Amino acid sequence: MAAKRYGPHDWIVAAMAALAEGGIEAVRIEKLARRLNTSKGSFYWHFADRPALLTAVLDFWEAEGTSLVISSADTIENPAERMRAVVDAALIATEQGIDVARTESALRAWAAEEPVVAQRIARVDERRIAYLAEILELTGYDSTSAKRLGTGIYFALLGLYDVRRYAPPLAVDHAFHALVKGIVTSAPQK
Amino acid sequence: MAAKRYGPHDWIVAAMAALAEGGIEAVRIEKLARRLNTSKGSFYWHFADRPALLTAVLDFWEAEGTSLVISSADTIENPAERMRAVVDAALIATEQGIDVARTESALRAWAAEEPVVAQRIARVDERRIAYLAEILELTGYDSTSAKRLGTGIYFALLGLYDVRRYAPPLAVDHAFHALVKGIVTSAPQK
DNA sequence: CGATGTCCATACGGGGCCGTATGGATGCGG
DNA sequence: CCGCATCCATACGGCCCCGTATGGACATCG
Repeated sequence: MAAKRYGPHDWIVAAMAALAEGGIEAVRIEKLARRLNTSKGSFYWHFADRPALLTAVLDFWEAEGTSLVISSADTIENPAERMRAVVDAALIATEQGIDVARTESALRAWAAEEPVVAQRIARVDERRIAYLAEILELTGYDSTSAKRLGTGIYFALLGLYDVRRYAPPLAVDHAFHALVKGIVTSAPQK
Repeated sequence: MAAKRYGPHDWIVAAMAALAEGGIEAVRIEKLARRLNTSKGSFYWHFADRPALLTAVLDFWEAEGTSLVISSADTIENPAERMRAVVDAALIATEQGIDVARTESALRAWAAEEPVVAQRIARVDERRIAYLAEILELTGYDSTSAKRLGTGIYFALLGLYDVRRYAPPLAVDHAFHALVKGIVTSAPQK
């Protein structure tokens, strides 16, 4: 059967796909090997063990998925439009063939059981929240309110990601947009 | 050793605890038996198999956890105060000794992999969202906006539950309160 | 007291997965 | 052609869990 050749990157991508589909519990070496039409021997050549793969997955996600959303809207001056761009970017369905919402959601379910994972995800969350707060400050909120509302908006995004996984009909983007728009437009005039 | 006696309810409670702690994957019959200091023989006397237990867990959650939040605030007239009461109720840490946030969050991670579970949870979500929308309508929003904002607030609640599980310091209730307050106070005057 | 029903402990076979050991295949420099 | 390194397939032992089979403890009742 052709027996293609696979490097570490292929295993990571396959693991990301499995993670998005079935959570971290679905990332099984023998399962991935079957899906890639290869064998465990290949895997254990490239990785020490399963934790090594999972760490690589986290690295990959942190490198690929973090900067994109933030950097894409950095050129927009008007804070309301900039917020809109960030929100739109966060709501896109897939990124490099990977389902963003399912990945983010599965990642956090994983984090609930692995403190090391929790720490790394929390760091990313902090950066994202800070970025949202930064934009909100530009719309007129004071620092404290901006931080709180940015956090609240981020909560809503994570919740939306969750619901998208198990009940897509309920996960209407419009609800999230309405929430953000309400926050932005009712900012105090400075 | 004593070798206590256990009925189905004890197994369900133990399963709920395990679910909150380690997700649905942590609900293992032999694990629960060890924790209860009994054996699988007891379990398989009361339940047909593992799916039967999980179904019973869902039934238990739906019966216990759903009505409480909603019915507690039904007597309050003022919509803003009523919303506040509902939010406060949703943010309490534990309920009957069970960690609400962890349970809700774990339940949704489970739902992502089990369509049957997803359906049942989605039904509960719909009821809760409708209730939030109902209150928002009383504050002056039109039906459409109320539905959207209610959904958005519910997303934020779910996100808060998630973050509570893996990064408690980031899961500040104040952020959620600020979000809701902002929505309520900026309602159109009718 | 014997019979019957309830409830539980233990042993067993089976499956899925992990990580290792080992040998084969392939390519490349000498 | 030979030696060596890279990469992969397969087999194995071990662990954990499932569900079943079987027998024992205990109470109740005729």
